[in-house]
Amino acid sequence: MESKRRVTIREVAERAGVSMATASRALSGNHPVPAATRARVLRAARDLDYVANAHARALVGGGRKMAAVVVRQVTSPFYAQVAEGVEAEAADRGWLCVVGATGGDPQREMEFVQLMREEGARLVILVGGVVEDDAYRERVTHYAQALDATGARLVLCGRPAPDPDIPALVVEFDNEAGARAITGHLLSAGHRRIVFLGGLPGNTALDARVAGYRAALAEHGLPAEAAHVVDCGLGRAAGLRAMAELLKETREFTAVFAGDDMVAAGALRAIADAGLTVPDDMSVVGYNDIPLAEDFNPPLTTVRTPAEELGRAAVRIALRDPEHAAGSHHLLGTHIVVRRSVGAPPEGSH
Amino acid sequence: MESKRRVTIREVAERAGVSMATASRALSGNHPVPAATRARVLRAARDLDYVANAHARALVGGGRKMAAVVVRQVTSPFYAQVAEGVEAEAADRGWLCVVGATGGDPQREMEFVQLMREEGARLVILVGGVVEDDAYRERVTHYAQALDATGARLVLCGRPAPDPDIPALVVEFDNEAGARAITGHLLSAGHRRIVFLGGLPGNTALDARVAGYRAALAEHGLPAEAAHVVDCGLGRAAGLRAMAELLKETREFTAVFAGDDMVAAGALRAIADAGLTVPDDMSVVGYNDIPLAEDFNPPLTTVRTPAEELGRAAVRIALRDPEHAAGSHHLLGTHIVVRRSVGAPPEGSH
DNA sequence: TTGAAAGCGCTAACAC
DNA sequence: GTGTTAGCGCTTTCAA
Repeated sequence: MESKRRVTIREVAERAGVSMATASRALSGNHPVPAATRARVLRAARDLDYVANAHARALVGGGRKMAAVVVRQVTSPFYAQVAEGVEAEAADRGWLCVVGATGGDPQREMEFVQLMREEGARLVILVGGVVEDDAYRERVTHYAQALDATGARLVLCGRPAPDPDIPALVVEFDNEAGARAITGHLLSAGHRRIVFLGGLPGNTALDARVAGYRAALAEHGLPAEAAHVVDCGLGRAAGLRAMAELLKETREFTAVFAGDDMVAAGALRAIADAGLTVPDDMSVVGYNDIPLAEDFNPPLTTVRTPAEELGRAAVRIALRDPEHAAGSHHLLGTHIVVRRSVGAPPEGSH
Repeated sequence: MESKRRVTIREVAERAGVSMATASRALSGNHPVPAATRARVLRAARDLDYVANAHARALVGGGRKMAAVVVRQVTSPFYAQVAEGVEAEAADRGWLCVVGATGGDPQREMEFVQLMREEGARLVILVGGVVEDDAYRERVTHYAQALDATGARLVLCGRPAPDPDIPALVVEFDNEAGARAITGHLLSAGHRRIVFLGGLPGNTALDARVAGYRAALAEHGLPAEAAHVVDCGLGRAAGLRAMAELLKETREFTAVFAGDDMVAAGALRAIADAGLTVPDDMSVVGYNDIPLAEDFNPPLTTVRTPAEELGRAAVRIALRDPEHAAGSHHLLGTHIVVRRSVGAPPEGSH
């Protein structure tokens, strides 16, 4: 058990026959040290398999920069991609990246942010839509101020800042525009009775998509009553269940706009189970263009939200010109990718 | 800029009118402190929004435990699930979990492990098959010894220990058994000419699947020449390309066993592009049962490897009975999930 | 160029 | 019970 101690710089210094200070300087290379001594120190470090103690280093100020991404779950393809983007951009800059999963629980989110404060993270990125209630506003305001008080940055990805004046930065997709565009795509194909499947009242991301959907309907001269949104929330299981129920109740629609691709996956399955075929009997579109959306049956027409780029942008923007960034709001564009899940409405459906 | 300093326990102590030691004791609660003083300290900490400095704490010994998972990429559904399992199990124990992505580059893997040593991770989990060459053996032996020297644990998930005596623990699925079972499933359906798509010679995970495939063939009395493995490696793109080429060359097979579900996704697409339908013209099976495998066209028959459980098991086993665990080898079971991508071989295919 | 020494924020002995 | 003190391993003045 004597051996369970890490090799310290003191041992390296002794072996190299120099002082700790010199060893430190040789190792970090930020201070001139004669090549010969330097080599001796490096050699000793290698022989001993020395690794610096990051905590000691952090304590004295020269610590490694750390970024944290917080998502609901890493197994969601969309969140995974965002996390990968953050990870990649952080790695490019030599930063360490920690990812935390909350399962959607505000409590766990708070604990994780707290933890990151303790660990001295310089950048905390919260990802994903939320219901924007008072509790949310209070929580985020607190995060922002606490983080800012120590010079750390907070970025909100796909969720709103409670107040434009708090020291946080938001980066998100233009959900309303994306939803408007894909609804327009359905409308252009001739559909008039389109249901939006996957509403989540209060959730900022979904509300924006619903708004875009309504706007597109209105632009095409449809009355407000033409909108039909089913608030089943997100996830494959929710989409499957809601779609199945809807098909039992009514067939008074020819297309479905799913809140995201996972909902679309569930809807597709429910439609097939009902003996209908897509797109002949029913058209379906999704949102996010996750990898594998093209492997659905049929390949899914959806709106592409470059998730990895969202992650990269979050760190890039936060780290560039920090003073100016605070309070700023960045909107990333999206576009439709057309595959095979949209067709003309079936004959006689009007 | 004066404000960019964190509040320390000294300030909390001053505000509560006690010494730092008392404040520390009240905060961590591991030492009896009168309720009244304790309350004053807690109050002061809350007023100041104090968070302990994890680095200082770690330095003095009482640091937070940290686990690290290292995967190729978080966007792979399989790896994401493993990471989620590790994260969940770590969180359950109050540990922090860091995930690192290497992109399959040994160099980045080494850097990341080094980093984790600096950060004082107590548990490092390396996930995914590898080609087991001398460089690999040397690398892993070094990780194991270095980690062990400080009492940290190394677990290898789905990759071999270079030597049973090194202080590392391996947890993996029984790839050979899984492959044998699903090949048997194809055989039972009447297929005799089955190609294995996605070999990666030297990769331990794939080699085991190929071995299981060959074993099943042999068990059914087929000659060794009946085996046909295409070494195209993993990933959807590889599967797509290899399958397309194969179909151009020959149709002398009625089923394909894809190295994993992503390869299967590519293969399915290539088969459809060639005007064939699954399973009428061709049967396809995959490996891993990723979420969404049931949304493929058609829903994929595959072998389920409980990935999240693999991640959880890795930390559970590593943390339980540590002395005994080192050097042990754990095999997790898998099973087939039957969906709709397997049928009888087409008429006259014999 | 190098060494001695101070100190980062915290906890754990060790007094009182 | 509570305060004082001594470090944890490192970097960085400050002298020499």
